[in-house]
Amino acid sequence: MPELPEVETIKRQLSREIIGKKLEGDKVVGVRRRAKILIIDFTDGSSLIFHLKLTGQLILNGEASKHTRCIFKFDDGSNLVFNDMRKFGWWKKIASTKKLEESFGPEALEVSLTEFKKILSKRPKAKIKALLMDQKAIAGIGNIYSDEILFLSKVRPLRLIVSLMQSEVSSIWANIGRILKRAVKLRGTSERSYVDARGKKGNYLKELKVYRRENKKCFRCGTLIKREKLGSRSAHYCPNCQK
DNA sequence: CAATCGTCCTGCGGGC
DNA sequence: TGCCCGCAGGACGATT
Repeated sequence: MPELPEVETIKRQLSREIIGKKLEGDKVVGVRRRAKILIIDFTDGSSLIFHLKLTGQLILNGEASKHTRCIFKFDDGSNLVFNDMRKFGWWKKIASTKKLEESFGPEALEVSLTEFKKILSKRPKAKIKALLMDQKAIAGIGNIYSDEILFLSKVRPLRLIVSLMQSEVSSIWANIGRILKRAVKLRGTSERSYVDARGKKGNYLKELKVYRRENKKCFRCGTLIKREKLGSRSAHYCPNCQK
């Protein structure tokens, strides 16, 4: 599922390739990411925005398949193929991204420890994993990376924020940066259908410690990884390492 | 304020 | 072998 590292990877690849090209008469002046949204900016101030949701793909000069929803053609003959097997993803042209940008909390890779503590203090009764995945609180983290961040921080996903010690909060904050940066470096996690803008899989899958590892041995202590429901989602954790 | 449920969708794995 | 069932989940709106 494309989260911050996956969308960031696509953003970086696209910005190298499509800036200066024209799409339906408008010249591309920039490619950005906000939360899990990919933004293509045009000369006239408008933007084309995408949410890949669970199975969306954006592939440069990709080949059309039965999952192809749209093909965007540039003036130089190159194109951008939007595939989405599950059809949850979407795209739209908007005149301004102002409202969109304001609808999200601070970027996960830009939030300071002080800011992070302030965000947590406003939601004492929320579960920590739910907050990490709440785009209005912190933007960019989804199910996979929230599990991984909490494993590294030795904190159970269902812990209430009010119960967290300051040392745990600091650890979670540090690991948000650590894990997301490492995942960007490895071009994301291809757990399901994710591929980058060149159609290649990301390499973070082999670094996953808990996500989708239910009943497998914890790499740290050997205890079997557990899975618990958090709303409609799964939270994976080591019942021994994580308190 | 927090949690839950329904909604969108379809490939895939489990069970028989 | 093949078929059916239900799970997986990001985000949003309505409800409790």
